[in-house]
Amino acid sequence: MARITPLSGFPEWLPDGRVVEQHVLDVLRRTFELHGFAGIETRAVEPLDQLLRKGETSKEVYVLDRLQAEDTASRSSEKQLGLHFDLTVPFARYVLENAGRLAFPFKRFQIQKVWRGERPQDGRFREFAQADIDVVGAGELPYHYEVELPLVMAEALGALRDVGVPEVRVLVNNRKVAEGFYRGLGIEDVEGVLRQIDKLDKIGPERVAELLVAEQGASPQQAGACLDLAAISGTDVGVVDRVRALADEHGARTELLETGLEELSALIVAASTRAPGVVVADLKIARGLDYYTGAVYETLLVGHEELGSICSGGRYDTLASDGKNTYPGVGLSIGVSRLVSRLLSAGLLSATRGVPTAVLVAVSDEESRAASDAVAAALRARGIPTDVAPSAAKFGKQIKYADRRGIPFVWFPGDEHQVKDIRSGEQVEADPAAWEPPAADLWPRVVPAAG
RNA sequence: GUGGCUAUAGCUCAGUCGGUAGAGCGCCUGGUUGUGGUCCAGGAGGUCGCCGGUUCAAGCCCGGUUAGCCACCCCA
Repeated sequence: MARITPLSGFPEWLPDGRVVEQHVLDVLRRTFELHGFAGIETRAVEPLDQLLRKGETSKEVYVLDRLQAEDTASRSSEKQLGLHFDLTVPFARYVLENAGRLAFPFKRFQIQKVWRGERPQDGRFREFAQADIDVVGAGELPYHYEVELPLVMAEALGALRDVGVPEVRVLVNNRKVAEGFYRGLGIEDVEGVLRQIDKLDKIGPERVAELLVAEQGASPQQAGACLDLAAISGTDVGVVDRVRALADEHGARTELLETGLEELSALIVAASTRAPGVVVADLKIARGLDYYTGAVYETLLVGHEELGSICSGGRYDTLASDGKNTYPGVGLSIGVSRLVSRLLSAGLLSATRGVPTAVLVAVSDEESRAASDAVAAALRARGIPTDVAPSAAKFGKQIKYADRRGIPFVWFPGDEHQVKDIRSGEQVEADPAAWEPPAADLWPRVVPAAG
């Protein structure tokens, strides 16, 4: 008998963990729909060349192969399939494929598993669920969507506060600000500088400055200016003035910088009235992905910053393009598995029980099992999730069966039916056609951790 | 892909100088002849990740391997 070992990076929850995850998914979906996003699902696979097109060298893609495939030579063909590693690439393909039947601007949400062949770690998986929202336009996309989308995400995550999910901070920046500033300084390798700046929180400003000089060929003065820019953050438009002052100091004012600052300022102003304190301008937010062209977003769980971003995204001028038409978009993606795994491992919340069952009907003896089944049917007919005891064991055993599963009520059939709340021990007479449990006990609920 | 650490009961772990395996929790039975949880008594459960080597003797030492965790990389 082979020893069963867990496969790292492919998370599976126990039933009560799944109750938590399902609640998170329900709340996200409801919020997205409240804001008019249409739900879609795309296939799990895309042609490999499509998957590798956008991502650069090291995208770890799982390829799909038939066990009975005749030869392995076909592997090099473009028909080779891979599992999608995000929901943006499949969505871009979907938009092109259905452009004639979609109405633009098109708002969609998409909640699905994605796969990445990475080394797993705490909060990092090889199979995980993402919840994406994107808005895509045909030819053009108004800037106000770059303001709206992070606020929808903030609202969605905020709607989970009452079950114990911590506050979030949506950190925002604008690619045009960084690029405009760097170019104003005379830096050519904008991508490379962004990649180093992204490491600030991990290795600190001194090491980043060294790297900028050593790897990107920046002068110490340029590196210092980049770090000064990255140090700017705040929740009001004052940050914009500080960036302008810094740019003046280094003679780095450019048109691109100015455009970016205007966009960033519009986002900060709108956010400060619609979600005060949640959205923070942070000029060190870089994002590794090279296809972002405007706003970029990262979201941290307050008190769990080391977990990394639980919701990221940005604006891309060419989400999709068929040669003739270009479709710009803006979107964000919540790492549902990362979020849920931390909620569970940190014990921030819990499910009231792992089974749906609210009532266990006891069985006196196998001859009268039909009577117990009848009680269960009567309760179910009124929408009460009910189970019948697996055997006519001693009542103590049957109560224990319920207790182990968190089932709050045990029903004792007879000439005079009785139902017992096994938490309080209270037992009362009850009518199968009329009794119902308190609303709070009808279905499993997610509740904040006690204390 | 690179590096560090780890692997013993269902779970969390202990195991001294190399001398044939332990605890707590959980589980089962009984005390309680049809009402759980507490308490008491008893019980089941192990190819010490796997392969090889050293040795009279290996959970312990050595080599390899697999898996897990962490860091880098990258990212949700």
